[in-house]
Amino acid sequence: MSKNSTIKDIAERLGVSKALVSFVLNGKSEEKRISEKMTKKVLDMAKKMNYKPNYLAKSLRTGKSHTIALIIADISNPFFAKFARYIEIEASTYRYKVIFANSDETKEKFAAELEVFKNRQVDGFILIPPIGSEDELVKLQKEKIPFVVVDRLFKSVSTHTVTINNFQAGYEATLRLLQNNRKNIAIINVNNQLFTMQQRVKGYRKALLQNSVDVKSGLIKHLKFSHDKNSVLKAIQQVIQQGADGILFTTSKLAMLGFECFSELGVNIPKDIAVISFDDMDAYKVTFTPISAVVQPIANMSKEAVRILMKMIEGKYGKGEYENIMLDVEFVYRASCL
Amino acid sequence: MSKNSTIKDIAERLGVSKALVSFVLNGKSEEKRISEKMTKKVLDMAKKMNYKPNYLAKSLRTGKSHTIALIIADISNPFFAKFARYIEIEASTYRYKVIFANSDETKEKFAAELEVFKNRQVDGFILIPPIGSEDELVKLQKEKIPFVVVDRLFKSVSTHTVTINNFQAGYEATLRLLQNNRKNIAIINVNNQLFTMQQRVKGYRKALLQNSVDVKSGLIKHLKFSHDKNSVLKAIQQVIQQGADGILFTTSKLAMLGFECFSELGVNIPKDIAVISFDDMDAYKVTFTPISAVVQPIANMSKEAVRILMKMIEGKYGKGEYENIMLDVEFVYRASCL
DNA sequence: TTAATTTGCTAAATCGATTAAGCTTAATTA
DNA sequence: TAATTAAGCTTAATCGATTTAGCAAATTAA
Repeated sequence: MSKNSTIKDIAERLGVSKALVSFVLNGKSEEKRISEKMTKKVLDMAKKMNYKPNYLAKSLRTGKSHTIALIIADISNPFFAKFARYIEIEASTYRYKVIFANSDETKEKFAAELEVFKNRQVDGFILIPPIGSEDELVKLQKEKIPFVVVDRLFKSVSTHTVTINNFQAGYEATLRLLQNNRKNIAIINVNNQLFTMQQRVKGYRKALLQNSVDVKSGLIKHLKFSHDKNSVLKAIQQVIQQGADGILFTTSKLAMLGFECFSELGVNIPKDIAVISFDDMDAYKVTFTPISAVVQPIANMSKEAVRILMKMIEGKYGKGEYENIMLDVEFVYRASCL
Repeated sequence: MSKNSTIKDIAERLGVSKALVSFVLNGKSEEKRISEKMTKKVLDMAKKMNYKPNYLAKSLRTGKSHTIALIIADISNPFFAKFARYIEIEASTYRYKVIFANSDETKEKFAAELEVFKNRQVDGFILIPPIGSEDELVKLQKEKIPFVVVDRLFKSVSTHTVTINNFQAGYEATLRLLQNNRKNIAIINVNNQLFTMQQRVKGYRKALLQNSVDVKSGLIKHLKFSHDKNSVLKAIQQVIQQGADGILFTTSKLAMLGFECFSELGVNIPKDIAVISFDDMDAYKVTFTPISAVVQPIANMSKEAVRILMKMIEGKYGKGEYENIMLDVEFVYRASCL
């Protein structure tokens, strides 16, 4: 590594002090009353020597790493990948870099990644915490480390959050299925310990009750995070047995697995069963039947999350003052439930 | 931030030197002849004071940041997201963290991201460089910064590379289409300035020629990176006009857009046109017709890439000694071309 | 003419680690 | 008993920046 030039090098070449060089390079010439002539000399020399600041040194001294960490469940899941993408875009507008890790939706990995990133002195976190990570969030708060929770919400701990209106989304999606003359609407859900997911189901219930449709427990299926095609298949078979003519999938991962099952079972969408899925996928336009979806405003969520985090890093929130942004979703209706 | 305890704090509490504490905490007690008793005392105190090393300081001093940077085109593209996922997994086995950025397939952004990461003293790069970034690669080499190029290959500059056998993949995919009795096989391609893509087309040509099928230039379509549905639509309409009964898409993004077009055009897959796509997607199992695909061994590619990069970081390659790993692809044949 | 102020710059501490070199004792050897 | 060697630590420099406090010369004010 052909040794980068440092402030010291520049100072020596110019026969001035390191402080002066540092002031100039940080645009503090005016403030520090460095003469224009000297300012120019330093700037020219810096350019000539191809000076690049060492951010490690800078960060060590200032205590700011200009890096935020993003912990999601799994970047290879398109829903999370989109978050990563938009958060990177937003962060870059603040000249921040993003470092990421996957929790695989386990609180152990989540806690471990938090530790690692704390040691690396990230300035803050954007988190999609797995079930049961309340303690970790409380710990972060005690340590006064800035963070924003996205997509989820933990009732027992107040934090900054950016979520969608899951209740409303579940409610409206179910209404749409009702409008399609479906009488036996099932909901296939996952990670129901998450408030986010509970709200989706709550919205579903409200839509049914409001329309005088009985809520049948046999039509409500909760799967574990570690679900595979088989568990989805079982759930689908069971709700079909109960006479389901409509299904609301609360995640696209569930839905994608579900579609495989439909093909295998010879179920026709939407004739036999109308379908709506949370999270719009590119795939939904080209599935055997195009799929209707609840579209989460991921770009906007990312924008809000980064905005709040930056404000937090700058210490601009009072103690106990938290923003809880709740955004509306949109819907795209395709042949699976027009 | 409740001020983390430092080595200095531990040393003071124990009335010993910082050096001693550092030695113990780095497991060098034996080597540095620190007594067992003292070692235990330090370890206990570190635990008691909840000591967490400051990696910025560590990195500044040692010149190793234990971070690698990954620059891809776009993390929200599932193909790249998978790379990110696997590279993170592999890096973590070496206790390395991954920091990433999207180039959007432009060499300007690519160069800018490289700069930023260099300033942040990453230990090395895993790169999927956009068209025309040879100069940047050469620059990295001059600066002796470790990097590995993945998925692509630039003939004018020798580097470590991990790619698939694109020629073979294009060849075999085309063969399969021929075996399906397709006589007018089209190839819809993108970014043809990339060697990777050229090889896929070359494989396609060879398969045709070997089977005495004329290569018709009207059946070969090259799109620009910034392609949208319209450009794909145009390409599809043109090859259909030329009597195409089979299409090989050289990326899944092209294919996904293509499938939308097929629906709109009322083209039946595989009756009218047989289809194979590079890169297997989750979606391909649930498309109107399940899609056959060239499956890239992304996990393996990531493994090799990280292995090489680590070896490079440890300085274990001789000057001008480069590994060029070329992995075989697999195929999954579904109804679109059985 | 002297004191006060301003201008333009420097010295040195600091961030939190690592590490080469050296300094006391105690133990061993001659 | 004196000279070596080893054991067990410590000192201080260093990585590459930032930043507080202060100094000398030039300028202005009284």
